[in-house]
Amino acid sequence: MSGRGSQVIRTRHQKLEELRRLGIEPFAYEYDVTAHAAEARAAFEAAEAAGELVDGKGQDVRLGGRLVSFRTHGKVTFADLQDASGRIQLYFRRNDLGEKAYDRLDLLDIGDWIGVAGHLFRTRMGEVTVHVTSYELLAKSLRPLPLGKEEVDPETGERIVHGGFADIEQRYRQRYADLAVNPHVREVFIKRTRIVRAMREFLDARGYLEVETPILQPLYGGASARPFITHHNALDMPLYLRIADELYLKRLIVGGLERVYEIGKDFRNEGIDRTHNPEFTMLEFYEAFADYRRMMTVVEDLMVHLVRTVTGGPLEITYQGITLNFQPPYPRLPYLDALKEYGNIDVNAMDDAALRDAVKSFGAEDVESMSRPKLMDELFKELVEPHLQQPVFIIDFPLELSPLAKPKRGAPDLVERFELMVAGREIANAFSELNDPIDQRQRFEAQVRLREQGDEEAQTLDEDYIRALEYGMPPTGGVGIGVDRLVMLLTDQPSIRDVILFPTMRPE
RNA sequence: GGGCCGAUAGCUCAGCUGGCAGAGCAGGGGCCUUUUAAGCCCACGGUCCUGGGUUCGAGUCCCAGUCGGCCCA
Repeated sequence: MSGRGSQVIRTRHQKLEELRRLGIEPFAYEYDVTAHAAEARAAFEAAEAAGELVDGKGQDVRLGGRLVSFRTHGKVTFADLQDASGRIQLYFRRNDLGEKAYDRLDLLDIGDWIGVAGHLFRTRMGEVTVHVTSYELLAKSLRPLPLGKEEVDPETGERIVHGGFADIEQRYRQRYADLAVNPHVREVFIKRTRIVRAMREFLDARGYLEVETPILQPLYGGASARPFITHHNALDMPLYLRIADELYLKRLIVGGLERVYEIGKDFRNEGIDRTHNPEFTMLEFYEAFADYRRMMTVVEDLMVHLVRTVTGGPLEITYQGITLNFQPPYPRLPYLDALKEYGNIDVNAMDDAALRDAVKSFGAEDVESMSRPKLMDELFKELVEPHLQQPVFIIDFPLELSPLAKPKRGAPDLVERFELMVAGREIANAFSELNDPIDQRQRFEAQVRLREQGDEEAQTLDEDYIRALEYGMPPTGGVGIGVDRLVMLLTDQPSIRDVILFPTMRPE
């Protein structure tokens, strides 16, 4: 709270002054920690099981962490300390600490960082606890954390949190507090890091080179989206934040790097909802001499590796109550067949007007100006995607929707492209990359015409990229994977904001 | 962009047809040397999201706005 400040905050400031008056520095410089809470507990239990304890007294430890609860009983006090590994109970006794140090516990608050030294023991109630013989304040907390009280259900053994930090808006705005008080939130982000690390392991092991390409680009491309625009002062020119890495990574294939990948932020200037954040993380990888069919098997192998990373072995996960099985091979379902099967849309039997009527029937906007492929895309999103729960490759998309993909062998209106769909969402998007510079120029020109007709998401003509293709790009398979959405899937989170540490928000 | 819902103590929430703004937890003062949502007693704590309006009287009703959530586009 601003202004006069709350009673709680005022009290903490008073304690801070009192500490300074006593010559105690409330913001320490270091503490020599010998273990984490979880290690200390495990070590005690091992010693106990081996019968090594004398008078029930365990190892000496020095722990650092945050005070998360406090129970005073006159001349004895219990507290809980939380560090990165979890929580452990602390036991302070006046006789052991001395009167002065014991009384100064009054100057501590929940949320303070402290260091404690003492030995481990097990209480009458059976809890492994640190019998504290000395403690130090490491950092005073001047603002109360929204910590709830925890209870363990005696029947199920589950932790029940009373009160706590539930306001969704404040949890996103103050992620530091969310992380500090909600262990399951910490778990999600730890898993996210493991998943991204597993992606690197997988690609590194297959000889892919991790690279970094420009985020600030003079032209943006590689996807259909509106960009963020910024300005370079010294060059006095506009620059765009990238919407995709694609065109730069393929330039590296031209350069002979053969297998490259990048994991990085892309930026798209569009709405925010459960599956869209303006900045998001994308994995793209490209492999020379491969076509989209080969890339499907790479994606299957990658998914197996990632699912196993999360589950520890099994290939089934639950997403929002639905069990998903990632055992390959995943079905290959042609785009037009999917439209027919799930949407009852037989594209070959319907003229543009019939398609347009079908799109209108579910109330889309700007239907009159849509091209035939755009209409098909609308129908696909509306009628087909919700049915695609179990992993499936949708293959062979209409050419106009895919200006960077190679025409399908034997079907020139289609391209060799697949999307891996899971839980009704696109997880991966991939092509046999278009490496014919003459065809690529024509595709760009078609995009420019669409742009001139008002399609703000149509791509721009990138002359330098054409020049690169003119030098010669080998046949190449490329894949893009939205990392945030994949992490949502693998951590069973309903919103992209639950897997981004600091999601984009309007200012308070 | 549209619809619905929400915003009240530091936190989690209640507050009916308009009538003195509440509870639990946290925080403060007591008692308590193995407790664990510790317990018992006492006192304290409010820009009811913001701005208008209706009314004798608004947390409550009306209008506009801010921020957020869900659904739709």
